[in-house]
Order: sequence, then C-alpha cells, then structure tokens
Amino acid sequence: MVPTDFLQNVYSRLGEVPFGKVTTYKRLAMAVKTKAYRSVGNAMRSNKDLTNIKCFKVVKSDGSLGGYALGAREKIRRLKAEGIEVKDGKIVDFKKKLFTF
DNA sequence: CAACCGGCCTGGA
DNA sequence: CTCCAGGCCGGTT
Repeated sequence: MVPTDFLQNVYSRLGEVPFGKVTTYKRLAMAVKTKAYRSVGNAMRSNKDLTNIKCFKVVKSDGSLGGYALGAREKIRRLKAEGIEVKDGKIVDFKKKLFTF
C-alpha cells in the first residue's frame, strides 16, 4: 500500500528528532497540523519500517513510554542506547530530552 | 460505512 | 495533591 500524506508527514517530522531526544504523539500531531494524536500512534503501529523510522522516540505527553510494536522492554533498551534513561516506565528528565519542532 | 488505536484531557473520588 | 474513569478527536484499515 502507498503511504498517505499524513503518514509521510509524520515520518518525515519524526526524522527531524535528533539523537538523544524524544517527542510526544501530541507534539508530532501538532507538527503535522492535526489534532489526531491517536492516529499518530496508530500510524506508528502500522509502520513496518522500524529500521528507518524510529518510533521508539515517540512517547506520551506525561513522559511515560506509551506502546511499542516490539514491546516496552525493547523500547526502553533502544532509548537507553540514545542516552535516555527510563525509570519506572517514565523518561528521566523528560522535559530536557523533549524535542520541540 | 463501521471499528480500531502505541493518546490526551477533564472531572470526580 | 494523587488515582481512576469516561469522553473525545481524527486518520487508517
């Protein structure tokens, strides 16, 4: 299937997030001029290209992890690989690690 | 057309 | 102030 404009937009924006930083579903949604936070998550889920699309860099607005296709465990591991610590299911120093578009 | 969703926010206990 | 439940928006399948 061919990705929609929305999806391409989301993926593109996600690619702007620098190493060591994260973003939220909401912020991402705002970046693509939409209020469909849920759809963004849905988009991540439907994404197959995990190698090129770092969906693990997207978390909830309150700093908690949210979901991940490969499991929360894996998500945490990946984030840690970028120097982002996760404690008790939440990002440490979330506000600092948060990237704003 | 109907159902699903990796969320967010607000209100009540 | 913290915790739980319900409601709600928008886009995909």
